[in-house]
Amino acid sequence: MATDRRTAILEAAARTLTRRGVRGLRVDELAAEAGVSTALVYYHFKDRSGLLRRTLEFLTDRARQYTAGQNGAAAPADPRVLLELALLGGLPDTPGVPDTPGVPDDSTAWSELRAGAVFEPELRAALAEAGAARVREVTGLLARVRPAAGPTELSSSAERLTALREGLDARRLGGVLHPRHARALMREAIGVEIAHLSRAVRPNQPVQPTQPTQPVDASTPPPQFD
Amino acid sequence: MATDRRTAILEAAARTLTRRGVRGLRVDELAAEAGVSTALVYYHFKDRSGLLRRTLEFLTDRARQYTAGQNGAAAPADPRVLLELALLGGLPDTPGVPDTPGVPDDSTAWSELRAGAVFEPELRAALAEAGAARVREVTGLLARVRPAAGPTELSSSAERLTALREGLDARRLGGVLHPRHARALMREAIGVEIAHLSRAVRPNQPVQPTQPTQPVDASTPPPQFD
DNA sequence: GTCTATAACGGGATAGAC
DNA sequence: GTCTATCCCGTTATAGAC
Repeated sequence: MATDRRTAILEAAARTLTRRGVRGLRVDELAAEAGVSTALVYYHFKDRSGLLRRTLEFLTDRARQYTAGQNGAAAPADPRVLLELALLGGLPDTPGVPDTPGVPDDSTAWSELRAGAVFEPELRAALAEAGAARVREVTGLLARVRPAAGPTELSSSAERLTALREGLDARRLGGVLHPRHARALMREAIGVEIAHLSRAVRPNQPVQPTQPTQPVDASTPPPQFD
Repeated sequence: MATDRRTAILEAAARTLTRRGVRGLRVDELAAEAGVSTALVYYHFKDRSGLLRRTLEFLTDRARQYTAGQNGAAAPADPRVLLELALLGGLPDTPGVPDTPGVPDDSTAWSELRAGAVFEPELRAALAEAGAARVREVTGLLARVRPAAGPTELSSSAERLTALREGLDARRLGGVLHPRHARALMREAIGVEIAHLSRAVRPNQPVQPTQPTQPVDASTPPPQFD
């Protein structure tokens, strides 16, 4: 599978990241998993955080690869189906086990990297790019489902859907939310956002204003939500 | 402020957690911050993960306290405003600085604890309870805004909104999303969900089906989204 | 490029006095 | 209950041979 050792290390890093998280990632454990010495890891990646950064890029490439393969062969499918596949894909019933054989489940690794980026600024750039790519992908699919919607509304919806997906992932991986329920909530959210985009171009139904009218930064003390 | 040392340690732990994260939390650093010795920390909290668990409970109490104070004095406000305060509160323009003086910003700490729970199962129970409490709070407020909506729809909307808030927090804290934009997206999401709840009880507007019709577990290979 | 061996150190945890 | 002092283990990272 891995042509050279460098790639083998990155694959092992991705697996170990899923299994132990950023915090639990031990260089010697991943080296053993890759079948190499720890020294070789440092030779190729300078230090631990360099390895982490490269692993993130490796996962980005892998994600792109599967997404591309998806849009290729069985191409002209219903955009709504593609959208659901894009947002529900990798939401397995049992964490660690991919919902489709052959496609690795990297959601744990991504979740960890996102959390790790809060205190490791050198991860941010790569993470931001990966996040932006996903938003672009979802925006594009939404545009195919609702061509009449404006670009701002489309990208806002895409941002909400991807952020929701990430929030659901965190809850699910933390054992707080059942995977099936996460899936159901995500699927509903897609419907809700699509309905919203429909209304956005047909203003003849004055249901509820999307933008709230009253300011929020009132002088009343806000609750400590988080 | 802190009547006894134990509380002082917990307050220091919360602050240090915000500043360094779960991974970066050093027992001696927090002890110094609390003005006590490391030994005393171990005396009161057995070990590091015990301290983490108690800190989570401490933060839960603190959140409840502020939420309660909110619903108290200036009570009978517009439920929509209360809802926005509940979901937008603690979304400051600059992380670490509370959007309201006197109310500590614990969003970083919560985000860290959620991520930490993935690989520290002993945190899960307390975390799940805190999450459920927030969902209940939001469900209650939504019910006041849309009394005609069914309980299932209300709690699903609440779950989506809280999970979205958490996802936005993660992105914002990772430096990937501008705080103002996070706020705007969250505010819009509230409008979108309320509109959805309105439609749920007025089926005379056949806009778009909330529940998608086609199954997702097709045999086509899904993309590797995450 | 890859290994073995080891240096160097950070930080969790405890012993024992007060 | 609280402190000082210290142990000691796990982990990162490097030196140097092949």
